[in-house]
Amino acid sequence: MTKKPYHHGDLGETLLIAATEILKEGGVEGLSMRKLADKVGVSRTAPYHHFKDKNALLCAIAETGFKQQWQSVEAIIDSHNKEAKQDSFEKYVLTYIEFADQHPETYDLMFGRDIWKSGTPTDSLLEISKASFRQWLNWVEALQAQGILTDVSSPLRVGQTTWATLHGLCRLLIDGIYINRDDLDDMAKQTIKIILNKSANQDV
Amino acid sequence: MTKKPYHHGDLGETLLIAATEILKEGGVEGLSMRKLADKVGVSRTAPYHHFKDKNALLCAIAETGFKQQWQSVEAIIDSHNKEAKQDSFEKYVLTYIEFADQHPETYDLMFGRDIWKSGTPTDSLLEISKASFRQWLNWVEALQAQGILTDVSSPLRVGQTTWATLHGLCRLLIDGIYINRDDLDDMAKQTIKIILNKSANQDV
DNA sequence: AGTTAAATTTTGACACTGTCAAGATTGGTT
DNA sequence: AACCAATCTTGACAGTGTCAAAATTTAACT
Repeated sequence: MTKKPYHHGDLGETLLIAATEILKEGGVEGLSMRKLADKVGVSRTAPYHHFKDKNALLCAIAETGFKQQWQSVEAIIDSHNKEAKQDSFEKYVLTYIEFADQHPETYDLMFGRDIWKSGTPTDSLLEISKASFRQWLNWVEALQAQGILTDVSSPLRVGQTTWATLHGLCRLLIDGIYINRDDLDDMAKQTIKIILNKSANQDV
Repeated sequence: MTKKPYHHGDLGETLLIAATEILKEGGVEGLSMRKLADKVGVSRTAPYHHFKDKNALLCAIAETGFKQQWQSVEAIIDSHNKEAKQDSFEKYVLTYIEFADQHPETYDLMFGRDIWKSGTPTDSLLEISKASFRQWLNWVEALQAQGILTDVSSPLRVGQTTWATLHGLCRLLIDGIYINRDDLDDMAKQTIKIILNKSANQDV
């Protein structure tokens, strides 16, 4: 089943796994092509036949994050299919935050500067990130139709702002500024309130 | 007036200026200690007598950002002293976004990973960033007292969430993902609405 | 089967990075 | 004039990303 095509046997995949491991331990600044090669047990330049660049490697890791996120959304949408849309929305927000919390390095690659400004996103990364956002917008549109999200603006605009809110919270959490982990739960709830535009002045 | 203390004459300040210049042109990844030294016309290690580290240099730049931001807030609070608090709040949001838009690299240093996770913030940076946040919280508290911001939660909590929202928008803008610059104005307004918790379902 | 072409890996090399240690120079102070 | 501390330079070391050329292994084709 698992083909061992050439010398090593599915390098590339091995590299990806090892890279995420290093990433989790030492952060992005702890990940170097050479150390990665060492860890896997190949020469310094071997990885370059599977990833054009260090940038390409990082893009590949970011891709896995998007795939994971995509599946989360699908799963939630499917499970709560016709009913309790609002609950499913809340669940998604919590899932989203949880992902960022548990895979901060990956999240940082997905939306951070390293790839989107400093580097150049791979074509496939660009594609999946766009698809991911479109998926979000579609859902937003559905939620608007159900009166759960405001429909005073276009789905695009509402999608952008709500997502920005969510993203902002995650970034604070990840970058570790102004927020303690203790505050997280509370802030998540608050954020949901804001997004759902329930007037926080009166109870629900 | 301008003291020329030793050999070069106010290196340190010169370095800061040159560094921000490089930063503006080539981003953080384009700023190296050696290039900086070259640009100023000193030896590679000369900067190390004014900044312990590259990290210390970046912290110093971030500090200038906080100072600037601090002054913005003070100016706005002072000018609209007793009246039109809501207008002043809106103005601040716009000013905040404008700063992030015009000094993205500095903004990134102020709140980004480079310093807060990868590096270690200087004592003085830590101090001014805390003070800056406290200033924000104080204002939030005042706005709560005036009914402009919700007071259902503590100033801390409301300050955190509103700021997260604002920060999220800026990050999207800076990192260049999911947002075109054209959408900026519109999104800023939308963000203000959200923060002020005016139900977007009905006009103001 | 044996030959050829392609895929994969390695070694060597280059330019660049941050930063330390040791020496050289300068300025202000006594 | 002499000293000391601040400032700057030169030399060096360990890393980094990545290219070019050579070596090796596998797949494909006759």
